[in-house]
Amino acid sequence: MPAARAVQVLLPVALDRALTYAVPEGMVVEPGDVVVAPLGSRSSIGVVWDGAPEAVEGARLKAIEAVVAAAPFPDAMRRFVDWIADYTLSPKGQVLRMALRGLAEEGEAKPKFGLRATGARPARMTPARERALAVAADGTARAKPRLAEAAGVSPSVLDGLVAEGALEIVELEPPAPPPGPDPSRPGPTLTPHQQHAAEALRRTVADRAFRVVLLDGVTGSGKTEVYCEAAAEALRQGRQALVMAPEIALTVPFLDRFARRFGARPAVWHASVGESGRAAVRRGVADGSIKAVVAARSGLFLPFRDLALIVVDEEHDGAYKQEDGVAYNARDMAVVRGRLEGAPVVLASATPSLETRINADRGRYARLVLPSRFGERAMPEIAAVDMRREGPPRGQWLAPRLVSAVTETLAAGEQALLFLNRRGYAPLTLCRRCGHRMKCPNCSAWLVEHRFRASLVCHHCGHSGPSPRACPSCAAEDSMVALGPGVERIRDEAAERFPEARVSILSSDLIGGGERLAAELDAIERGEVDIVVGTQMVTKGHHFPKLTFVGAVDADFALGAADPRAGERTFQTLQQVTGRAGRGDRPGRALLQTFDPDHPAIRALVAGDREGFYAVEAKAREAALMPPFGRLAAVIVSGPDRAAVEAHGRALARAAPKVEQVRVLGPAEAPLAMVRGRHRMRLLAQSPRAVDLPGYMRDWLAAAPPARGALRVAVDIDPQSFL
DNA sequence: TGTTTCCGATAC
DNA sequence: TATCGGAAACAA
Repeated sequence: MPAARAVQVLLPVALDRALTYAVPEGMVVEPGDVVVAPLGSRSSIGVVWDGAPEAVEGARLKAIEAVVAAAPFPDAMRRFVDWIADYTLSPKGQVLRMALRGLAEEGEAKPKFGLRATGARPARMTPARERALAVAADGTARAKPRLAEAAGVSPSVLDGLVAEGALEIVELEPPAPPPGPDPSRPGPTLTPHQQHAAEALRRTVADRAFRVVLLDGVTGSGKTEVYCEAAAEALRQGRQALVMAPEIALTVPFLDRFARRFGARPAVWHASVGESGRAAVRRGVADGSIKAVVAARSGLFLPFRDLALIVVDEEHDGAYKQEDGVAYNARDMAVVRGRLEGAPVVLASATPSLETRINADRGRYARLVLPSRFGERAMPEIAAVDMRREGPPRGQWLAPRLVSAVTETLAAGEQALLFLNRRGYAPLTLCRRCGHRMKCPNCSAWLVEHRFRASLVCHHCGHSGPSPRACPSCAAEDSMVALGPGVERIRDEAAERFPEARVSILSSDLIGGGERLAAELDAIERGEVDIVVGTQMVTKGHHFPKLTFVGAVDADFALGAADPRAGERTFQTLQQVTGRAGRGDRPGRALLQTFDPDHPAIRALVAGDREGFYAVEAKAREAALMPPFGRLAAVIVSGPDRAAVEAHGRALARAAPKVEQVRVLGPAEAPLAMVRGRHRMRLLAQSPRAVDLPGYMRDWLAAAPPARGALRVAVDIDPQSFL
């Protein structure tokens, strides 16, 4: 009897290795095939992985149950999953789970039924029946709600007609797939600078080789049009393009820009796309019928069949970081994917992240700079308002200088934007009597008052409850006071200060959802609003032609946090927000209300010195050994025995050839370092015994096993050094 | 003694 | 991650 064949199967559970399964007689499987395999008491979907099957004691080997009729998981994707698991120190199976999203949901397409006229007349005629039959008379089949709406009758009228044989239930044809994007449509007219950049990207795509290009252009320089030409080149070759954007930017206007270029909306992939939509996109991407996808970060795990280009728009955006589960930065992983697919990657931003700039400076990435369309002075004139010296009177939030700037703007018949990165009415509610602060019962964050909804909301977990009349702690009546401003409060103050102005709020939790937001944006664009009070939302898409003044109500919003990237974030956000001011023919103005006018980020904004700011930040980052400077930026070994801890740190440094620098920190410093690294620093092992690391780190630690008393190891690694 | 809850080991 | 089983905790 011949030995049963066996293969490795990776399952989408938190297991770090593939399991060995027997292949039943007559079944043929190749690496990449999607199969169903028994796991414990249940069955799971899985992917046949590379590698020789391990010897498992005969009796324990279970057999694959079935091969799933889905496109096989491409080779590059398998290596991508392996790479990410290795780099992020997560179980392979957990990474696979992300890459299989949309597949599990994929079922048989359920047939849909509709109604069609039979030609028969019902015994009794009514006006409603007349209307229904008149609409149905053309002989086409329609879904019941559609027919009812078209005829202006209730669905039960149609039921009656079915019962009497005047309408029949027929299976509806599945809707024709929407037309694909058409790259041969004429593109927009590009400026010479755009044309030059677009041509460079077109050539890069045509070269069919991995390469990273930073597309660096200020707001309004037309980056989208430029990378769309790169996508057009990919489509002309009959290959696929992936455009990634932060979730919040995936709005209808954003998609419409693609529609205008290509004559069709691209396929969309993000969290709020339903299950059936996901299954359809995944299938289309895998079989090659979908050529262009616009996606949030999770779209990076779609199994493209022939990927020719990845664009990461707004590459500096923090939304690319996934923090829970597998921790990764989709911008970096896009670069990895591009390398594995042999496809170019375009990183686009008006305010590139420091990491990306350094990579460009060092020649790892190419750089294309798009100057503004509007000549030299496109950047608005920015000044700081020192809130310590010229702040508003108590109980108000708009400084006199800012108020007069808004007055002038309105007098000129132009629009003003008041930017505040805080939703709701007030970020903190406390009791005047006993000092009790309203905290979220689930997550210890302050509850934010939303006066319009009359509730207190946790912006962390979504918990929400009514605003209390009496203090929950000391029961004092009417003692609760709102502390600090949110956009709602600024709106109230603006309405009071400028009673004749039309004031509007732009915030992600606008009552009425996406439609209301779109309507609000349109109104602003048409100039029907004088003062816009908005959160970070205002930086995304949409051009406001009449906007000439921007006031940052709290320019220090990020500076208080113990986040080493706070300065960079402040600079980037304020640069983007203030960049919205200005009309085609002249630059706008901006005022930054700050308590720290000497902060490097604020000073750089006022001086318009982007390069100087980045130079200073780069130095600070290098000193802190943060990416992209430290290959292995920090090893933290913490434990009771300081000598053992340091010995292990040194041994680890010797054992790890790719490590440029190692820091050994004592237990007290370890928590600080963990915060510093945030997304890249991971706890590797909690005890020497539990050291079970993937890939390269396992090798390092094998050469330098943790000493007794050395309990923790954390690392911070630049992915570029492992490409 | 039966029942519930928690936690760690395990999955081929 | 999902599940299982053993140990401990609990009620009577």
